[in-house]
Amino acid sequence: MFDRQGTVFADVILPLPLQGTFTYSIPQELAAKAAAGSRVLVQFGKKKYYTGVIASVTTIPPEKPYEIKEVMALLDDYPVTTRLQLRLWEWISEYYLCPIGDVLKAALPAGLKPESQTRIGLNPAWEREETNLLEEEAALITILESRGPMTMEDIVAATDNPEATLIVDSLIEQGVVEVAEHVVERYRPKRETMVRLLIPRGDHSALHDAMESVSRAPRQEKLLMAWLELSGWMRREEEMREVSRQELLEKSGVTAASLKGLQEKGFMETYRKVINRFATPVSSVQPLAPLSSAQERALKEITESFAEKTVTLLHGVTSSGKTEVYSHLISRVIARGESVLYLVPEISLTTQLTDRLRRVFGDELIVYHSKFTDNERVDIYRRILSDNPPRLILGVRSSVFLPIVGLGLIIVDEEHESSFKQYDPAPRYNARDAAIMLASQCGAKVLLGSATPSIETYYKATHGKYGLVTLSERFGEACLPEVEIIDMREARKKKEAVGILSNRLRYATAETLRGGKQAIMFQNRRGFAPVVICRQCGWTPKCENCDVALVYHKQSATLHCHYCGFTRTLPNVCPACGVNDIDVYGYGTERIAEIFHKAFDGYRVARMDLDTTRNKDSQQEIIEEFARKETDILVGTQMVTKGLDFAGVELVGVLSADTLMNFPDFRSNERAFNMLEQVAGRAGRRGQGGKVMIQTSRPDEPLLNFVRNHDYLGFYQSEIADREAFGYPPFSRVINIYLRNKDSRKAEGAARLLADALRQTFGQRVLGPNKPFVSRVNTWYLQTIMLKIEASASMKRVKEILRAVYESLAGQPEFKGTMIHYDVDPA
DNA sequence: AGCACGCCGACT
DNA sequence: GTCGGCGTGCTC
Repeated sequence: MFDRQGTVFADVILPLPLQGTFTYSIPQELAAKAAAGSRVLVQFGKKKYYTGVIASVTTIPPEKPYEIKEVMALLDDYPVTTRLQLRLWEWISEYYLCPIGDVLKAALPAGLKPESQTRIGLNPAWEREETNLLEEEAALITILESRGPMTMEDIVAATDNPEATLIVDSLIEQGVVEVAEHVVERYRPKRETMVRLLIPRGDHSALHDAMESVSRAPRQEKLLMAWLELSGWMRREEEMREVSRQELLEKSGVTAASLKGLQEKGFMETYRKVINRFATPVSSVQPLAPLSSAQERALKEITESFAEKTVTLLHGVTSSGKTEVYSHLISRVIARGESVLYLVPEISLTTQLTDRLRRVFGDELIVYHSKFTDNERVDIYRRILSDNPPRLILGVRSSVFLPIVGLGLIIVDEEHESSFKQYDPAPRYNARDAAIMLASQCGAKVLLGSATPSIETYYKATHGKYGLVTLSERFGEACLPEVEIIDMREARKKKEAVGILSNRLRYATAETLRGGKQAIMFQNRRGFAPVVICRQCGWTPKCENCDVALVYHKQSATLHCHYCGFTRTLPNVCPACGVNDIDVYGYGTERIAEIFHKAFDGYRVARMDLDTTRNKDSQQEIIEEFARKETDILVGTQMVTKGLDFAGVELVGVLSADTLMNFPDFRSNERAFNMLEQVAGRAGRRGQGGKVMIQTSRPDEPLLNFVRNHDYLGFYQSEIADREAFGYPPFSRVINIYLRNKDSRKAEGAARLLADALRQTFGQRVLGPNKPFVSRVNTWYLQTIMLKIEASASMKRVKEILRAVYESLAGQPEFKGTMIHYDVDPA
């Protein structure tokens, strides 16, 4: 053991699902620079290298007498994450019961987390003549000679031999090849080819000669002129600017061949330059739009509320112009020199919103979402860390992890949205609640915005924990759409429906289209038909990996599992009885789109769901086409319910509200109400006369009555009474415990064991174990246990007990092979 | 998460 | 008798 006296140690967080940090020693020459929040390259285990983040630096040697490895490299001169962020990571790890390494994985863009890779390369000491090689071995050597060290996957691909491992093993044995770890840097800055003139500025005679010599090559001349123009070479009083090859060719309108010519004549040369991905020209910034008196009042109330409370809820009905209020608030915070984090659900991050904010905040705005490439995310991250960071960060869930300095305000728009809660993979955190924690740790304020606040939030806002500001007036001429509930049982009885489409909805659609207006149809299920069945024997296709029936997708003529992605073709004859009588039932968006397409000949129908928005820009394209009125009817899943703001939409149809109201958990009502209210809000956003039609076979559900009257408060009161009666949030906190095992009986056994052990301490607060709705996913059998803890109890204590109980069971044979995870405050 | 170390079946 | 299957436990 080496002398630990006087050495500096770093507790390092590694991007692995492991509890706690790992202590490394810091070499003397790095000790001065090493700081919490900086990245280090460390070896972990026998071979792998990882990028970790220093959680803390200390001179106190660790107590445990394990061997301490040295940090191999310090990757940052300045920390990439702030102290505030590290505290948030720790909070998330504790509160959501997950390893801090998982938090690190979510917090840093992949480009900042290089990992080592095992590569196989030729051993330089090996001499070819002496060995007697097999044909395949010689072939692999040839490949390695030409391509250099390769990963095992690359070798398998290059040799087209899944058994290539065996060849490699044999070559290692013979000393022909060797195995080494390479650290791969994932981040690549963006580069561009630039063009410069090889004549010093001001040397007009040299320029004259050059012009002379291209006078017979008009294209080269054009190019030269364009370069002079773009660079400002001639305008002495101006600073010269660099010219990219692309803009030069565009400006001059000639091809690269002419540039080649000038290069060959020695007048020009090209070079590569790292460029900023955000070199968007400064758009002309417009002043803020004036507020209505109602908005003005809300703004004033929010400011007053912030004087007392960290968190304030802005309860604003759809179309009340919450975004305008946010903008005014943001501009005040920026004027104070502080930053704003503006969180939105993924789906509402449309250009509609970004354009609006860009017009007002120009370059102060930066956007962060999951469709950016990894390199782009690193650039955004670095820009936020820079000396001159943008002050308004508009982003999705994971933006709470951005290293923002001087945070003054966090806005969480659509705070009720369940997509703020991450479910898979860990960390299973709620970005809204993490944002509140973050703000309270740094003295920033939080504004939660929603037309249909979550029950928990509204409860806190009406019981003094949060401030509450209400904006009940729709902005401009907008008025709330009229909602009609269509009783499908009766419609079918009276033959006033064909399949899923009632005559009422059909006529209303026809009328809307005749009036040159648009319609949105909502169906919360993708694919063509969710039920596939053999009419002879009742056979139904099931997923191989999950306990669910497969959904028929017509366009691809395949059956899909919506849980694991498994697909198979639709068989012509039933695999069970051999008869050709397979039929499909039920309605997904694909089928709804087809029905409307057939029913409204000559009108254009578009579909927006997960299947049609897989590519990077396809969602944007569908939205823009609809905005330009190139489509008349938009059929979609939840995606159509959020944040779309179209003047032309007169009618919104909900094909079936039944499936929304069927979920067997305590949030079912809340989810259904939110979704219906949101989708209804798409109708008549501007101008008057929006109409919403909800088809259902349960027209008497009280929930639908609240939707019909746009009665959030009524809904809240009925729901909060239920929650209190059954002890659900906000009167308790829920922790779901998930167990999984590849063997169904082992999963059940372990779950029973754990539930019983927990009941020793928690008694009636333990519910289950139960099989979840889908009891097998991706070949894992699932069991759940629900823990319902009084709101007043110490969560810290609860979590300590959970850990202790698990520790005491983990070693037992009944628990072998069972994986466990927690979902705290499930969405 | 990797990866190495360690105990039981189908092969030289 | 060995090669190798993946079960189990450790990684600063």
